[in-house]
Amino acid sequence: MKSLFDSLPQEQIVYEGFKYITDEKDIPSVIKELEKDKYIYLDTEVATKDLDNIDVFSDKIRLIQLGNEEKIFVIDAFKLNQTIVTSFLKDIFRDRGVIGHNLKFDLKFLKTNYNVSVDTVFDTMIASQILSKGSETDRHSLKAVSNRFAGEDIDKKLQKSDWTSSTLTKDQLIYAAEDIKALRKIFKSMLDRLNEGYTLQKSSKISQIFNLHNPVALLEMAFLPVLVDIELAGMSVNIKVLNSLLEENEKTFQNLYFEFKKNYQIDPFSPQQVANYLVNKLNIKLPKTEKGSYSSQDSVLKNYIDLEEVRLLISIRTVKKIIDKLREIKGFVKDGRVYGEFRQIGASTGRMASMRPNLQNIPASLKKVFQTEKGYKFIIADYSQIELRLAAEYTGDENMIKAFSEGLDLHRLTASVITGRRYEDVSSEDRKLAKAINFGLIYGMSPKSLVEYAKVNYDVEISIDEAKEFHKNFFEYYKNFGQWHNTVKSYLQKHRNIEVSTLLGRKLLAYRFTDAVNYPIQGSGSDLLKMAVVLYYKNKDESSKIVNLVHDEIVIESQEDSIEKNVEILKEAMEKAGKRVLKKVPVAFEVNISNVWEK
DNA sequence: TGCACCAGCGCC
DNA sequence: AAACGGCGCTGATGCA
Repeated sequence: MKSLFDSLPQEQIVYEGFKYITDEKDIPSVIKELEKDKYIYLDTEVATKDLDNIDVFSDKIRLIQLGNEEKIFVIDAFKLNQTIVTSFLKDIFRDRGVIGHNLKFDLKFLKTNYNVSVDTVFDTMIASQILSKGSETDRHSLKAVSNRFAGEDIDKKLQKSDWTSSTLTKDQLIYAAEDIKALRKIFKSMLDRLNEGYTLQKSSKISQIFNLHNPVALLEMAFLPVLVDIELAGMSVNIKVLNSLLEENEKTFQNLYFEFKKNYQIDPFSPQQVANYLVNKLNIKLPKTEKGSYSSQDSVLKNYIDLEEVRLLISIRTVKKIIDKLREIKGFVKDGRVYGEFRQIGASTGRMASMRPNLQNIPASLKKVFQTEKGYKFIIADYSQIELRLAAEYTGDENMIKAFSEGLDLHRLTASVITGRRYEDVSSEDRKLAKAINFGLIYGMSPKSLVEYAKVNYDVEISIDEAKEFHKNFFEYYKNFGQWHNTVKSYLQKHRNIEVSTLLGRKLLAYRFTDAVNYPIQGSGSDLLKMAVVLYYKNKDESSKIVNLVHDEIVIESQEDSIEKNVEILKEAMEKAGKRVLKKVPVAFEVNISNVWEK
């Protein structure tokens, strides 16, 4: 049966609740309506044939849904003059906030399609993640968030419908408008919950426009547009270096693999086969994993390095890892750059996650693949010993704070504390061990694990009794750490979880002791880095782009002739962020300039 | 054939 | 009682 809708030309349709805009002459009335408020609800639909392979540089926005508390406009970009849409968007977003769900997606397309930037946002997905306190079970899709915060179910069946066809269906247009309605309800319910316990903060543009006062939310919302630019900037790759490394390693792999297969009839990449071979053929005792299977990881195999097959095995794996990583990078190169993606809150602690390709786990040996083009240089900055500084601040441990304040080498100090030697007499071996201890013990590592950890990661062999002794000495000297651990332990004996908080106030729920002592430190680190990046972004000019972030490291690509200026802006930002997060401990960082991503 | 899960390993 | 945590990518494995 033909409905009234289907018999009318779409241009004439005005629905209850929204207006479908297909004619430039309607734009002024849209502007007039939207100008009434400080913020606009936004969503977009992108015309793509393959949503799994959506391309921000070539795919086009089909619909732009805009709304305030009263009206909703569904703007059909395919039916309007692009120049007019561009100036319309620039106009309407100037001095106005935008509310949306997963806005990184929409903002990237607005930037590539119309060169429009938005700097004041409230993202309901990010807000949901903050309010979930790191829950791993909470989902953060618009549908899930709408259910949780507005108590309303929304139908996403048309999300993957055909947004390329010249005539969209009535259902598609309704679907597009419904998202805006959902956003209105979600936003209101979130705002109250985010502001709980917070009074008016410094009056930033974001806090004024959205009436938002939660410092973590303010930070994340300020960070979002920065992340948009980071993803669109990409990272410059020297494809020649990449290819020659790949070729070289593939050759090595062929030889090693041939050699191995010739002599041993097992798959070197099957942990099971490798373990069975070692256990049954060579009578080697292997430790077991949690699930009960034998472990064949390199750190275990290294004990049998005198065996030819073990030596070969380790080499094969090492080379294969390098090849995998090179292929991963190469698979994403477009015109000499990789445009990696990030999850803004990728870990429950607030850390980001990087993917396609993962730019946060590039082996040190492959960083040289990333090189700037002529006329540009990388500014590579990283905070020094940041987690230890954050831990000192967090626990308020006087000995550790004093050490940092006096500019002592903390690893050396710990070495002297645990071995009983004088600070001046600490050997480099002692210091290496102390490094393992500092990183392990503050996060609740047991003496038993410390033995293994020191061996695997720092190449230091200690006995279990020594580990126990060091453990004892450590917690006797850094008293607050012991107290902190004990408090958390006894709390968790009475309750099934504990709410912990980062130095900026990011709330996280921990169910295990080790999580409870890890999360606030790791989370504070992510607060700090994001804050430094936001401050840099605020003061930088067009001559530099932030191109990568790796938890405590910032990589910037700068025009050569403004390097010095940008280094200064960056240093100020890192210092300022450091002072905001760390009140009792000084912050320290290194800054290097290079045409290669190396330290 | 595809999916879920795990082990292993790179980075912080 | 004992416990360091976080991530993504690859390939083997087992099951449908």
